Amino acid sequence: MLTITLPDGSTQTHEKGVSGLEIASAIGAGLAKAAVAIRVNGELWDLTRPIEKDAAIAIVTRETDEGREVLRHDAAHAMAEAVKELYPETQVTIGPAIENGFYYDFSRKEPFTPEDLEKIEKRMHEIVARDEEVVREVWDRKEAIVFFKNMGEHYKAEIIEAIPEGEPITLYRQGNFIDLCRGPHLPSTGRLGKGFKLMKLAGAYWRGDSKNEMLQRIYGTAWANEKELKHHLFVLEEATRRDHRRLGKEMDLFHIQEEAVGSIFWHAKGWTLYRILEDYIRRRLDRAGYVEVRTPELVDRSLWEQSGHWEKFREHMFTAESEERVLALKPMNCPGHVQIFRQGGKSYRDLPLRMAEFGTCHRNEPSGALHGLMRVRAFTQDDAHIFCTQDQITEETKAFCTLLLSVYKDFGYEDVVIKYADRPDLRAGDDAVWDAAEAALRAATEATGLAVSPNPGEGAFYGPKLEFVLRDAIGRDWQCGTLQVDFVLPERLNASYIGEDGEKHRPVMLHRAILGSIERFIGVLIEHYAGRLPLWLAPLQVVVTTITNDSDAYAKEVVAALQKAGLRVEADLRNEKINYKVREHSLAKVPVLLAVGNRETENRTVSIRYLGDKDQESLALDKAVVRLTSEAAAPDA
RNA sequence: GCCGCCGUAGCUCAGUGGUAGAGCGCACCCUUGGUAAGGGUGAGGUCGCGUGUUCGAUCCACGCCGGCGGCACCA
Repeated sequence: MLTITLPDGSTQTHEKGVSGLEIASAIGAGLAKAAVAIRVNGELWDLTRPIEKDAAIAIVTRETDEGREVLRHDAAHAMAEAVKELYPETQVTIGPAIENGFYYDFSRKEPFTPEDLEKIEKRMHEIVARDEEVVREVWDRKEAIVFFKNMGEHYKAEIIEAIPEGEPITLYRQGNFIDLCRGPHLPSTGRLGKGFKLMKLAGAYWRGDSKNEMLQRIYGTAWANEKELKHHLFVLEEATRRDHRRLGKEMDLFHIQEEAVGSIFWHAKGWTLYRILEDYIRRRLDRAGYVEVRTPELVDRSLWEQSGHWEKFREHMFTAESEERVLALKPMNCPGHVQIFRQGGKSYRDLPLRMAEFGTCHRNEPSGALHGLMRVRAFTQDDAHIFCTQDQITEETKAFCTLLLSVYKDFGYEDVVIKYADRPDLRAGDDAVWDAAEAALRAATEATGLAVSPNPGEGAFYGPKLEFVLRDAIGRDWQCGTLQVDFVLPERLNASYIGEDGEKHRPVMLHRAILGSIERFIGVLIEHYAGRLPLWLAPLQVVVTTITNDSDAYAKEVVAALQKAGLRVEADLRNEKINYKVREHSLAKVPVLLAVGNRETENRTVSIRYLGDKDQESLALDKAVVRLTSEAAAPDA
């Protein structure tokens, strides 16, 4: 007999060899039905696997994160089974559970078509209906390799060969389909249910290496039940609805065209938003003790050679030639800032020197990476470099984190994750320098008291960095801010200051940005707010519209009064019904609509309606001006 | 860059081996209407670019350019 300890600490006695499913049934039929796997002494097992020793267990049910992961993995297997039934010549490779679903990579000469996906999904539902038993088998590794090779499944054989000696080789069999898999899996395919859907088709390299064969990846989403699936599909629709490329067009903010791929044509409204952001950050930096500079965009190759960019960043740089010289468009502002630092002698009394620039950088991103405002080839950073002593790193890091979090809060982001990225493989500077830089950043980070998670190997080529990731309104993460400790560039570009001791010293450079790229940050903001920007950010804040043409003169007066108060306002005097105009301006996401008709004209009032509200309010014109001016103030004002 | 899909009016999209349509938008006319679409008339297209097949190509084939999704890359 075995003693089974449940998560609440209570114990049960069972026969030796009892299965998770049996234990769940003993507790209750509902639990047995919802069960998808069992945790045995911390390990995730199949429900059908016999338990031979006393154990602490927990039944994993489908409506939990772990349960969904098991379901997703089963969905991947069901898909592979369906594909093998429909297209037997296909080789299967790997098919893991991922966030929100699963994928499976297949090797097949013929490309799959969207119609194939429908067929495969239909077959998956049939496999669920068949309720095939899923059986776990432990195989000898050599036999398994031979077995898969004989089946023509060369990728599977390769995977087994890569499994470390000593680890058990487990295969799972369902119907006529057998797959190498760590498990666990459901007891039978019927438990998968109907909460899955195939989503899209994409290419993916074998083992993620672009030198290898391109496989065909089929993505699916899978959930505990149909209701969850529906909710997920709704969130996806929401993301589409918020897409900054669509909203950018609808709101007349910007466009991109093929003659300038990767660069933005900012329309008047978009540029207004851009300037609001830039002005805001400029104010924040001024107050935080930064100076602002401007450095050249086109710079001779020799400087990039000296900085190390020519060696480490060459493939991302655009070049031009003139009078036998090779020039490059700057991909970063840092070398330029060092040139300014080097002008005139610097003393320790000048440090920390915080040098900011809204510098336009060009990077030749691969065509496939371009994406609206989010990934472009020409962008402007809210960039700055803090030249300081090693002793000042901690204090500057703390001040920067405080500033950054305060800025994010002003934009409505409260949920910020910080990551610590250390030395990458491709880097400048020797290990001793990296040791020092990493230690300095780590100590400074600890001093801030903020929670930081590691991001190994993702540092910049010249130094380790902090990455600041904000979470938007529908739960997506965006990395915007960064702080990088650099001991390399000051050395390479020969920056120095005279210390208290009268000797020359190397300053440290802290590269830092809060918004990151202004273009990208605008994209993130648009999607976060679904286009309904807060009043202080809205390019057009107020539209004054007339009920009939009788009120045109008064409407113009209202516009003038608001403009005088510094509001961004337009008149809509068109001969259209008020319903029509309300609808149009609502769709255009104008935050405030002021309607004026005969009543308002006579009483010198306005009828005020906020975007999203159904009601309106009548207000004296002078009061409306005061109120809107105060509501439109930037949060740092 | 790689794989898949796509490219038709300003926008969203339908369609055909015999040079093309809808809705919205736009212009003009009627309507002056109190909070999410009032009515009429009209203008508007080198069907992404190139080559080929064909009597004839927007449609079929190939190449290129661009877009979308993913992979790889990445601030």
